[in-house]
Amino acid sequence: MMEKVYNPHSIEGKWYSFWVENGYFTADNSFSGRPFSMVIPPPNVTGSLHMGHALNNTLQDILARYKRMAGFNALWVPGTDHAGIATQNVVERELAKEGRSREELGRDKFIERVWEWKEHSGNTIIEQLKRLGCSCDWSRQRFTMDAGLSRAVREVFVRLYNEGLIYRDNYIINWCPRCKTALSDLEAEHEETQGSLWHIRYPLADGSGYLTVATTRPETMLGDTAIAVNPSDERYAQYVGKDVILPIVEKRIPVIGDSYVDTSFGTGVLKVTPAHDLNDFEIGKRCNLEVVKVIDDDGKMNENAVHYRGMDRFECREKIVQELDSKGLLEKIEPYALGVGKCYRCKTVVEPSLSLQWFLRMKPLAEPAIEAVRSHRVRIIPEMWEKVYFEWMENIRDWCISRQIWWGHRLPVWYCDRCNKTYVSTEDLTTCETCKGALRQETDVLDTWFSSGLWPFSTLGWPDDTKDLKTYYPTSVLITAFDILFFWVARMIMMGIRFMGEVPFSEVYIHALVRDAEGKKMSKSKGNVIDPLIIIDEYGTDAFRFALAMLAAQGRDILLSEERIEGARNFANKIWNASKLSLSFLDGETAPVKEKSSFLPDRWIRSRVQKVIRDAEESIETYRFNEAANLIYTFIWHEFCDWYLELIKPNLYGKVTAFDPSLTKSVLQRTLSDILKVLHPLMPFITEEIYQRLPGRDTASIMVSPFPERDDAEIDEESESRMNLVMGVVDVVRNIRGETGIGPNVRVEAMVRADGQQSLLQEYEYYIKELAKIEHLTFVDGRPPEQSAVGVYGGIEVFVPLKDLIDVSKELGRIQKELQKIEDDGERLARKLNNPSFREKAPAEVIEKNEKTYAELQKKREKLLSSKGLLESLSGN
RNA sequence: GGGCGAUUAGCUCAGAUGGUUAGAGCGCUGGUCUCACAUACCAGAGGUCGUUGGUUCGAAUCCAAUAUCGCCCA
Repeated sequence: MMEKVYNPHSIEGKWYSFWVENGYFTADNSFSGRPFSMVIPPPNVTGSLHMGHALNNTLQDILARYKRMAGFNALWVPGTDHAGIATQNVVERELAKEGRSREELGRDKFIERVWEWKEHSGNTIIEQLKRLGCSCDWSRQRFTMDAGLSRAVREVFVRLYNEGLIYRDNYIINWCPRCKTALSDLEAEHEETQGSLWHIRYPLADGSGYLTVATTRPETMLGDTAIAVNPSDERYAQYVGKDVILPIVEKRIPVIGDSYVDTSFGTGVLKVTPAHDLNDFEIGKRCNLEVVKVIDDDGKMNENAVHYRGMDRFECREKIVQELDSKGLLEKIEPYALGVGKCYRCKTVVEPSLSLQWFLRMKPLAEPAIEAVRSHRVRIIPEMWEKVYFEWMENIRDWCISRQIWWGHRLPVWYCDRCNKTYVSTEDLTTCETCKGALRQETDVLDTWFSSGLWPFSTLGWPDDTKDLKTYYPTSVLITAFDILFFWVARMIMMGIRFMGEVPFSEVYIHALVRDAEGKKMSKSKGNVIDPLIIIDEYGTDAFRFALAMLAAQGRDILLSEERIEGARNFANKIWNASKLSLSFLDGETAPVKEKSSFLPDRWIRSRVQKVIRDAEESIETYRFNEAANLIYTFIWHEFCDWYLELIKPNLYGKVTAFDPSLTKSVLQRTLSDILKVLHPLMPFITEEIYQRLPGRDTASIMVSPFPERDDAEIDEESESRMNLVMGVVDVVRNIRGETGIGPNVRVEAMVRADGQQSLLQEYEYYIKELAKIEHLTFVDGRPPEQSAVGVYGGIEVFVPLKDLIDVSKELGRIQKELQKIEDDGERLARKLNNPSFREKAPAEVIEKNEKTYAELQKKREKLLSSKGLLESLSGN
């Protein structure tokens, strides 16, 4: 016996274990079905499931389950990312609680500690994905620091190095003084900040005055090695070649001309600090300027900062401004908004700093990757993101891949201190070939995203030539959010093409971000985070997934609120109860009947379900998950439940015997089965639970059952339109009842002038009477009954005599209102139809359609008018 | 500064390739505990699609300008 209310908690765990135990998630690389493969965007091992993950993985699971049912050889590879900086930070915080530091522990011990931590807490998110119902192939779960994936990393590094694409150089990089590592350009997030523009006077060395520079970062002036003006700037041309005295440091630096200088910015005079600004560095290179670093790796001023040595960079800024002011060198301070780069892991303001780092040359990798997208070998959906991709790829800069942290893939680089030779190798090296000296491995590790870039093939076994690679690479689709389009997607495309000779996936579906009900990004600091697991606990996984799917419109952020999830929970309950009723009707009957039912609702529901299945398939295949969800929702609730189940009750309760109930039961069985299957990718648990109770099911689990096949023979337009007529008549009566305030328990009289449809309505008279709560339904031919409310559907007039009940003026108002609308619409249509150019240029079918609509409107209008006249004469108006 | 996106009922959003009498959910109003479901049923009110021009026989849907909001890159 099924409970009255669907209770998700009693079944979810059970079915998930059932699926896993039966190996339904495990892909078989020798299975003959057409491959469908996907790799999960690996969540950080440090992570726990947030709304972004929930959405991302729900969509992937919908697709995976759908493809599996559609007969594909489906593989969904799961795994986690070692997340270098983030993980290191977490473990360092743990150590700090014990009053220790990683330096104290030493590198090896520290890494050991991280592994311990990973074994212990790193599975949290995986377990959470299981709660979400994800049908990942857990037998193929990977971790970016696995031996196999690490080997792939080394292989790639060595090849790129040997091809001259990886190099080591001094360059301006983003330095995070808190994480004490270099960051890539992407890892520095620019945030608009209110700052100041300080105008500082640099006295001319010859004592003839001064030049004023404007800067947002006065503390870096200690490292100035020139000031620059635009050579075309007439205001300053005369000063080029002269020297100024750098205040505070009191040293002579030249005034140079460089066309980079923007004459309209500040004073048009630029201070040049090659060690702490990228553009200044470039100017410095062009003009052979000295490079003076003044900020050290801790963000403190160094020995070049004269008496500010050891001071924090921001404190130094204030002190320098004070000193300049006291010396009369501070001309003015303007408020100024500027973009400040912050570390994407710890939000510390990054310091652009000259540093010896490893870089990957991107241009040669980017070009084929641009081409791949341009030629649509990789299709980015929605297409809008292609532009974003091109924009970034076409202006790509070399990638700083070395990090000064400990947790990650250590660069496979060895140095010989004796003869200064550098070795790059996939195998560990110990002694120098040339001088036999001891080798020392590079201490830097690679950017985490370096290994993630290899994910689509490293997870499948590369560099070995595996069966999985042969079967599943290139993968079919990648589903992700746009925030890692550059970090991850672009790099996978580049790496995939470079090392596999083929794009890593043929489609990328970019979904939206999940925000709170007010449209704000969810964040811990804002306190507006909705924890997916709490939602799952409260509403059940299926309701949660379905709500996400319903909201997942392309190209639009998702505003998630509990009301939406509540709606989805109600839907789950609706399905539960509809199934409960259906199953009670089926009562263990299994034999599907081939014979076609003559019962109109049977034909109608089969036709409708066929269309819904097709539409749902198309929607899922084109990543319009919200469309699929809405389609199924409307069908189940408002067609299957509201109409079909109500209509078959008389037959199955034995109130009507004109139709063979066994045929109806067969239709019900098949339709319920189809509904469960089409819904299964979205709501896996409830559909399995009900499927298991369904007599005549064809497989041991719904997840391995075939997706309902299309059967064009069941598409039945005629039955659909006949059914529309029946429903239309019921609607008209219900409308009159509702509008005139007749309670649901009062049966009314009704008369129908059926306009040639009488036999159909007579055939289904019993059902119409039931659904519209009609006591007697009579068919009239000639004059309409007096004192009636009237309604029109198609060519059919329905009269409900109301006698004393009727409030004539109210009824007149109702008719008048409907007439008004019909007349407005009719007028608009008439204008269109009377327009000669419309008749001339519009396609015939459009004209025909409009004419038909117009005729219908006119017919309805006439009928309403005559009723109106009748009522008016009655009321004596 | 460059680029992109959004603007449709009270709220949150759907509305491929222009041809619908513009839809849904929630909320709201009125009526019902009707033998699957009150996490329900029935009925109803409520938008002319940010603004202004344009293209077209025809525009929420295409173009341009404009306003507001948001995002990305510098």
